[in-house]
Amino acid sequence: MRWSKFFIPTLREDPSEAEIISHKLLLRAGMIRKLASGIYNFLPLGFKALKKIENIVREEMNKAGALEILMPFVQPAELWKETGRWDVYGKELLRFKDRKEHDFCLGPTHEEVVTEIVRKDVKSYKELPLILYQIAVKFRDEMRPRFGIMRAREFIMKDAYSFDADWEGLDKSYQLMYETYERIFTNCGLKFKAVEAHTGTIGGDVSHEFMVLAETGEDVIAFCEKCGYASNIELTPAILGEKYPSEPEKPLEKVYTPGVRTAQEVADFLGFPVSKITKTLIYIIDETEAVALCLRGDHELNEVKLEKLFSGKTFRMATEEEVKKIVGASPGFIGPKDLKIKVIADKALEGYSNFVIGANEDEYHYLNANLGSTFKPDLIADIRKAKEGDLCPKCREPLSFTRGIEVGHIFKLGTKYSEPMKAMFLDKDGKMKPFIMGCYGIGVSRVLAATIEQNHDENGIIFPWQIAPFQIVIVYLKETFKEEAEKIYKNLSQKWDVILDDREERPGVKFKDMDLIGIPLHIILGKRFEENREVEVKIRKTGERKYFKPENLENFVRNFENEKD
RNA sequence: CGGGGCGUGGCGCAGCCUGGAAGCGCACCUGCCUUGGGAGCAGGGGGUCGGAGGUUCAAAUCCUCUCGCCCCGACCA
Repeated sequence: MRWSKFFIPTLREDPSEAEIISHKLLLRAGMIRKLASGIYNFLPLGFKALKKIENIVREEMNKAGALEILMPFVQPAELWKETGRWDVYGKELLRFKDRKEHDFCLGPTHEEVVTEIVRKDVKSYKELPLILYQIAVKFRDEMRPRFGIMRAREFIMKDAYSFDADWEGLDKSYQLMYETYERIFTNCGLKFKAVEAHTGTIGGDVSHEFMVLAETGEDVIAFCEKCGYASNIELTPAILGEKYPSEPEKPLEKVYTPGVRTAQEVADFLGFPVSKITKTLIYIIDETEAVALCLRGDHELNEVKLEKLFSGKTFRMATEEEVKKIVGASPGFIGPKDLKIKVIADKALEGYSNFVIGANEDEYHYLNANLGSTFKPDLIADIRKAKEGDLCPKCREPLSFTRGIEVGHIFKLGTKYSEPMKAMFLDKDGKMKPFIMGCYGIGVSRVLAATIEQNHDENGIIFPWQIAPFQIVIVYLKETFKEEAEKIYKNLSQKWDVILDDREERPGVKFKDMDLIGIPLHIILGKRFEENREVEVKIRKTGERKYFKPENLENFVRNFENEKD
């Protein structure tokens, strides 16, 4: 490709709409443009990168024996009503009516449709296992789209669905997909981690997320360097690493604490470490029952754990007015002593002595509260987020933490969709059975954003070789070098994605642009070429410069490609 | 949905408080010049100031409504 014939509208300045680095760079590199909130155009360069990712995904899925299909973007409401998701999916599902007033939606995911395909035409265990997948546009009407294509409303996703005759089959399909995902993200040149995850609205009980490691990731991952355990912090069991010293219980003492509300404020006011303070949160369950949740001041509540605890019931934090009505004191002065509602204490309070609690009276706290003698919780449970210092649930070594961007998520669904949709096959034993399903997603457009989030510097994007829209750029600094540049271009283009910068621009502009759009190898015909016919090769990632005779270039690139990791 | 902010040429912004001829930088076009890190000079084109209504002799500026976008929160592959 010749740069002059391509379309790369680069921007010199950061667009004001962008906050995170990948969003800024995607815009500045002329890869995407916004059409509406959470809805983007992919320009040629962005589209090319997207296709590279798609092709890696496609290749590995095909190798795993999955079959590519294409399902409709628009889906009839009837299918969603069969599984009940028409009512539970919420506003993320964009619904509309056609001219005949029939209900439809834009597909945010395709479990219903794919199950419909299979129930119509797969009749026998002999046709199983079957894995179908597509790479297609999805629409989720996010309440707050953000970060460009990282969390867009319309996005590209690879979604795959497995159908097995039994649970052992599902385990195999799941494992196959797990390994396929590892290969896909490795082939994309990404640093990532697979972690145990929360299943959310898709359902099922086992799931793993694939996280691209990046400082700016929205998710926190807890992992163990010793045994390899890794999970999304939403799920990580919190196992306290510190041992509480056994100290004699001191007498309960009421203290005046005017105007101090947060655990930190109370700690500062009383001169205790914040871990000695406990906070009590009031939650409303199913809009009928109130419970008090009691945690150490330096610990954070984990609502995903509450979901499990309250098994499917809805819950929310009580409003300030509700708290006053239920407890008789304002938030900030609530404690577990003498409450008429159920009290759930976090596990970390076990064995802890002489801590501070709210007095359930404005402007007062108690010192030296103790589990048992001061109050008896109705339940002690793990309801907090794991944090630095906690131990690995598998091997009890200290956990490490890092941030990640979720780019893939795999689930064991079981019969969650096949049962309500009556998707059955005839098994060996002559009985009709529902398919045992799994589903496997990759956010293809998000992978592009995550890649940039993980691979950039102050000058722009640094694309991994495998998904770089162009792998090599050739630039000549004098018109007289053009002929040789063309020759090199023709030669290297046969094997790699090469762009020849033939624009009538000053060198500075060209250098800035090629750094910005992240091409891994820069081939420069300049001073050295004038002097002794050597071309300069700059490696974008390291800034390293090497010099070759043109005839040795191909060899160098081949070696570079093989060593790139 | 709650809170905050912003809509002025393609991009980034000033002007608004205190009403009085729509500006700046970059980009774009022409010419000269320059050519290893987003050059310089000269000339030029391009804007219903998000939209509607109102106040006023006069509105980008003040008032009301409305639309869009961004950030924080709740939520989520």
